Amino acid sequence: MKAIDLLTSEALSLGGDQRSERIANQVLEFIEINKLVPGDRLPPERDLARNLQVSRPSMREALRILQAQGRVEIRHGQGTFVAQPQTTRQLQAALLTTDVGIEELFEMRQVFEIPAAGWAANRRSKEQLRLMRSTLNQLNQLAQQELIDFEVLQKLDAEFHLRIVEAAANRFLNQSVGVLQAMLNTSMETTLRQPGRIEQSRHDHEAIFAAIEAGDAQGAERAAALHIMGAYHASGNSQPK
Amino acid sequence: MKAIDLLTSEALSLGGDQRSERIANQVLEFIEINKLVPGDRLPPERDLARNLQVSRPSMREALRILQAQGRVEIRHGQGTFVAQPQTTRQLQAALLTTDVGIEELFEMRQVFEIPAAGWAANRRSKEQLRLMRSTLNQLNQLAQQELIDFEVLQKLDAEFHLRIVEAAANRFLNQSVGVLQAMLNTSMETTLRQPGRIEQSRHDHEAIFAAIEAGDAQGAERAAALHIMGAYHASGNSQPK
DNA sequence: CGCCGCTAGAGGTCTGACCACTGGAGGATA
DNA sequence: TATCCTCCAGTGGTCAGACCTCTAGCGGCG
Repeated sequence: MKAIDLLTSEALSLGGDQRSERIANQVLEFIEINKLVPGDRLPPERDLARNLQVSRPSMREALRILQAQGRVEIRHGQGTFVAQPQTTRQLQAALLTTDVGIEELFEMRQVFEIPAAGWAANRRSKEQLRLMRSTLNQLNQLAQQELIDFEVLQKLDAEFHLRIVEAAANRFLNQSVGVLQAMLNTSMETTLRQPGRIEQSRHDHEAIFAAIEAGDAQGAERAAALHIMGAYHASGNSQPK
Repeated sequence: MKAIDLLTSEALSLGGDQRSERIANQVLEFIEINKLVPGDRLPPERDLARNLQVSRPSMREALRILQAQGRVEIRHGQGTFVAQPQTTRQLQAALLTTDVGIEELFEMRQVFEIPAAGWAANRRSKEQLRLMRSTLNQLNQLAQQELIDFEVLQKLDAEFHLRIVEAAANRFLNQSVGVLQAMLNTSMETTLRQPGRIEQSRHDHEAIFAAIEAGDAQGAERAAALHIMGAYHASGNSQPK
């Protein structure tokens, strides 16, 4: 969990030391406060700049940042508009500029998590087993509810896998998986929304846990491999390369 | 003057429809052409603007875009610098607070490089094979000399393994191995000083290359596994956990 | 020898002006 | 009356030049 916290705090980085970033955040606040929805037009640059008591060039730099982040859309001669939230298209574009594709990320899950499951089977402590069991129980409980909070579900799912990696007792692995999960977490949620995927996932998790609990390294690796391949298929892709 | 510039820029209309985006791409080209690597400093804003024949505000908007994309880092009073790729930055930030043991690093070499060898066997291009062969030849030549420059030797050794990872065509893997090698490079040199280790390493490398060249994924993985285990022993440790 | 202030050079910001694009208002025309 | 065209107000796009602020390194001074 630590790795992810590091990432988010760095990614969000609110009170930037740079004027233009601060302005960008203030513009986002403006959008929040005035309840602007995607498609709405923002006030003209000149007005925004005057209201926030900055010059127009500074405001323009801030808007460029927001544009680069996909938060606003700037149309010459028309105005600045609140952009659509991350649609699938933009998500893929983001992954492109983040310079890694979805198949590559799943390949890396295989690379990381299969050995991690094996090591965890050999090295896990009683306390770590208890934590895994606890996360699994929460996961099961959540899955039985009528209205499922997919955000929480995905967070717990990630937590379970991180607990396995922690039990593998390799800090480089631990940190790497943290970064990987942060990059994957957007696609994970959509994956879990697939009908039947939650039940399948639950079954996979139990199998992995059972093998780790029994100290069966080979079994844990096999179960982890099956789980990742299933998730990859469910995310709308065919066989990994 | 101005009219001509307008015409040409409109006629060519290379990058995006927005000036600042076009400038941003030109700055990226500049980085490419001058072979600037992460950490290098870009020319001052004023010079960049003059060279690309745009005003400083426009250049600054372009730099803000690149900053928002994480391609450059701007430091007040110092200059603008080429940034580390996102993945590398995140990994390094995550690892900075952790100190990782040598066994853990070798475990990670197994995790990374065994699958990498397998994928490389399936995906390698002719050009990539040629580069690997070239690196191997340099390595062999160096090994025959009387007085061996171990620093160069280690650099070439690392280069060979990086070429394999490149051929595996997974950018996350690529970044991860880059970070891993940076952490390993101190221990690598001492390893290669072990009597007979150079010859053994040479033999291993040839085996790995032969398998990749033949497209034999299983053979490549087996050879890579043997090589890493041998290096681990030579570095003064017993069996990996 | 070490501390401290000065300075060059880098990014940060501002002002005010003008250019370029878009869409619609309003007149000219069929 | 209906349609087309022209013009224009409003918006983003760009520019030039000036001045501020921060950082690092070079000296001078104690």
